[in-house]
Amino acid sequence: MPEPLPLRFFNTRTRKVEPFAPAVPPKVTLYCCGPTVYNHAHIGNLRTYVFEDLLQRTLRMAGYELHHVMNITDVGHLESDADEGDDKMMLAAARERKSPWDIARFYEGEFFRHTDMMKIRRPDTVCRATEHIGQMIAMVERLVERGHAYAAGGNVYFDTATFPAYADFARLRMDAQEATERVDLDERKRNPADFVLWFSQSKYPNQVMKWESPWGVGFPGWHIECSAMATEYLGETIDMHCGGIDHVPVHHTNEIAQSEGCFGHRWVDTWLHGEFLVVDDAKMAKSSGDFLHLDRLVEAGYEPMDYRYLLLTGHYRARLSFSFEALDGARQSLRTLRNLAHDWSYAARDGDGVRKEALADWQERFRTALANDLHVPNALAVAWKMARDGDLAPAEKLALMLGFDTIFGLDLAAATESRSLPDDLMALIARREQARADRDWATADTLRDELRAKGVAIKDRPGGTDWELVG
RNA sequence: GGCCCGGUGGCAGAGUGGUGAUGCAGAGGACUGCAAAUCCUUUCACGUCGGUUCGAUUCCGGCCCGGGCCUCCA
Repeated sequence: MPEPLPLRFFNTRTRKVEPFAPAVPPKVTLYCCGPTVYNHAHIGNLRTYVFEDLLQRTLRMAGYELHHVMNITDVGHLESDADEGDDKMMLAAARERKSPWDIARFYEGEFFRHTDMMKIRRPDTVCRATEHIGQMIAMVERLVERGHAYAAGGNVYFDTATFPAYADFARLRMDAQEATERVDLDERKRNPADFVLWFSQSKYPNQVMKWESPWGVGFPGWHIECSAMATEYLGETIDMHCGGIDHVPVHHTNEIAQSEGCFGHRWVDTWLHGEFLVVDDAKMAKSSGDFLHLDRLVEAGYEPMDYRYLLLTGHYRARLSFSFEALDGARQSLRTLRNLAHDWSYAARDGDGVRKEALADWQERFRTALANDLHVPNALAVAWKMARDGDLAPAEKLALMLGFDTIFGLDLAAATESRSLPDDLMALIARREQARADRDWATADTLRDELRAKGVAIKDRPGGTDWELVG
């Protein structure tokens, strides 16, 4: 087994780009924070999952044996009757007379429908919070035993005063935060930063998702699920943990506190966080109720791959501006890439060989870009330069591009596949080909018009006649 | 209020103390029976005011503008 390719990543924990060194190579344990399934994933959410998909593909390409785990948050702020809440989706749920369980299952399905459309590989393990309540309770018990948690008024809280490193990860200034605390003061907390591990005194009186616990019937806090499930599937030390940039100050800070408080040692080696997709210079706001999700792009005539291409053009640690103008540009770029792949596959039919040494240099440039903190935009630039390199044969370009596409995930192979039409239409195409061979242009053009009327656009490619269905 | 990040050509987006990102769009050309596709060439940039420097888009400072976090959030 060859040594895995050396990779470097920006580690949020150290705020530095550093060599990636899993504890037990070539194995890598990766935990990614998954969706809270009470609404559709918007396209900003999808950006994060595409980032994690690119990471996952890169790790495998580099030769690592990956165990990729993602949670489904199907418990938390789901209440049966949201009359007094301001969550529009909960109102919608009430209107549709669905239980929180139904809502969660429905949107979980929607989530995977969208990620499948985006060609995001499903994690090796997907775990639901509601199916790991026991592990969460066990972890909370362990935290209580170790003195990191206390019960008060029916709830259990993490005692941040017992974890001096609490502010380190997010580089928080606790004094400044206390001074401007705007949250409803919970008198049961010893410190404002303390957070709930287990609720039995919910602020939602109509909570229908609840379980027995040593502290009363209730439900888990909002952070414990990730710690408990990551431990369940990956053990008490994890190589890599990812999520959206917004998770740094609260969710991941709390995960670290409870996990390291529980285990007494470092929990995660490398943390990667994806930046936001922004629209009009502002982040996508789920609460606005009018956010964009993938179906809306499809309804507007775009393919999911158009959006995936757009995401490839930006580095994961930089904000990316979404606009339909930018999406149009991505769509054009992707079309060209597909046309190129298509033409190469035609030209390569004659069977010209592939010089492995000619490929090696481009593969090296491509891998170097990815190894540098997952620099997909540069990898994409390498792909374009390769595409326009005059020294490569079509078969070589095709081999390289399809290899690159194992990372990009644009499904370019589909552009090289031969397809079929109903026999009568194929016969028309054949007749036109004969007419062209006979230099009978009038007949050829008539047949083309006829095909066009039937929704088939003819394109005479360098390697032969191609067609595509049009509206 | 506190903390933090960013401002690159029409758009998206890399990068660097002194030559080229890349893609889309625009312009011109080539090829093509026509159409499509592809190829080639090419215009356009570094928020602003100072400083450091032989030289700054790149380093430093002020300012302006935009954004994020401090509360669930990808």
